[in-house]
Amino acid sequence: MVEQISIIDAKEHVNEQVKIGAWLTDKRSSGKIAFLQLRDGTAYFQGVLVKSAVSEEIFQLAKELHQEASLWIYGEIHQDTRSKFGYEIEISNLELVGESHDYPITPKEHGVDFLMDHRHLWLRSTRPHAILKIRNEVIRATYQFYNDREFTKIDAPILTGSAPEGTTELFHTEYFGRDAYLSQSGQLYEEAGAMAFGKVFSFGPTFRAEESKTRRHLIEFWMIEPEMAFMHQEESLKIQEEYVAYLVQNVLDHCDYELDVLGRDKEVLRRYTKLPYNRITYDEAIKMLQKGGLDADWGLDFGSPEETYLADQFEQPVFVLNYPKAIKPFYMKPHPTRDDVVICADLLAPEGYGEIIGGSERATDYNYLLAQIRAAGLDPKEYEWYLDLRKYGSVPHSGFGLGLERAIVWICGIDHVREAIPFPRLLNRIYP
RNA sequence: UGUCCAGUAGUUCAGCGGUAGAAUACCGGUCUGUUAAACCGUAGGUCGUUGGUUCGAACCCAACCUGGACAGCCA
Repeated sequence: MVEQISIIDAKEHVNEQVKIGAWLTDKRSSGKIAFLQLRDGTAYFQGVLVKSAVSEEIFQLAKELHQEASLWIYGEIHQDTRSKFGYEIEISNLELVGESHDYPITPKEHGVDFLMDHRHLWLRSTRPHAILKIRNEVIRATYQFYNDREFTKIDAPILTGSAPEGTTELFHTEYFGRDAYLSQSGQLYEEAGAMAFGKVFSFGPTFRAEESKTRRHLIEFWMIEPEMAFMHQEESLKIQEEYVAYLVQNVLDHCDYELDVLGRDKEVLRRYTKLPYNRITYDEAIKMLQKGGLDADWGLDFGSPEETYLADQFEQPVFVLNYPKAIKPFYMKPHPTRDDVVICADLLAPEGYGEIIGGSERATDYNYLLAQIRAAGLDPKEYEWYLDLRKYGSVPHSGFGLGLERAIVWICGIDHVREAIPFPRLLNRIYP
């Protein structure tokens, strides 16, 4: 019995007979030699089939294989500089496991719509594979970061009875005869969790029924929302920048090959691992924009061009602090000396990627919060449980939310969030 | 939702008023180190839909459908 190995481990089996389960990504053959390009999900390399070294039937079988046929490959691993991977397998035998005819995705170029229609197959190609490997690394590093810091993962519900941010653009559904909505944010639940566990985070899907079709929007996306009790905004900002730098560092450490596939400049990424990140206030940001000739009036929220301009002024991500109260949600802590701003921060990523984190210190005073809920036109009865958190041992606490796909496109240097999730839900796409 | 752009072979595109084209994939053949392999050959199409203008429409006009980029909104 020969040992079954993964392609990624080939270098540990040089000159050994092995067995590999693989798919055929491409094939080049001549009369007496054939090169089978193979992938098994862990890596890509080639198998070499020499006619004189195998039976007539095996060589004939190889000639008849098509793109994405699945195979059992038997042979000997060789180190070979003529192979891009550095190693290849000299095939002595192969078994066809599953045939494949007219595989739609060819080595040539394709349009976005065509590829998205075939997303279930496109995942096999090198670029999506690299991006989703980096996504996996970001997820892995996220769990490690928070677990290393004694955070407890508290899962927020996906079905909710009220609108957390009190807006429209919620997905409506029915819950045994009552109205229900798909979660837009787990934050309020995380605040409850923080009062029970100290430091918590959620990591789950989020749904926004926004009719937006830009490179920065998904209908269904994943969000990481930490929430920390007995913590003011300044300490929260430190955790945010440490977390983001940690993500970048771990992708650099563990996804070197994937970054190469994507052509990502690693020197640029290394800049993002240096702390601290820049901090400017909203007031300063407005002045910078005006100085830059952009049309920015105090009190308005930033659009995409404004975010890009601000981020371009720095080599690293930049925090924009303390936005006007009027354009931020009801739960943010009011500024101690100013009535017009709240204690919050957005983290803007460089290179035009815009906001990847939004966070704030939370309001702690029962009466203030109740007034804010009423002022926002929300029903205080729906928020009774949330108000309870201020009734029974209210403490300073802060939290933030990071959009997973936005962080991924930025780290990968790719231009659309639809490629940062396995099966994107877009304005006009819910298939496959 | 608005503005702009685009829908022609399985795919990526050219053609822009006068018999529907290329590359690639598929199919058949040649080739012992290929890297998007090369070479020869075959086959492949209601030109997004509907209506209009015209002797004649893939091409001009209108509406609609589908997709993309940007914007708003946001993570």
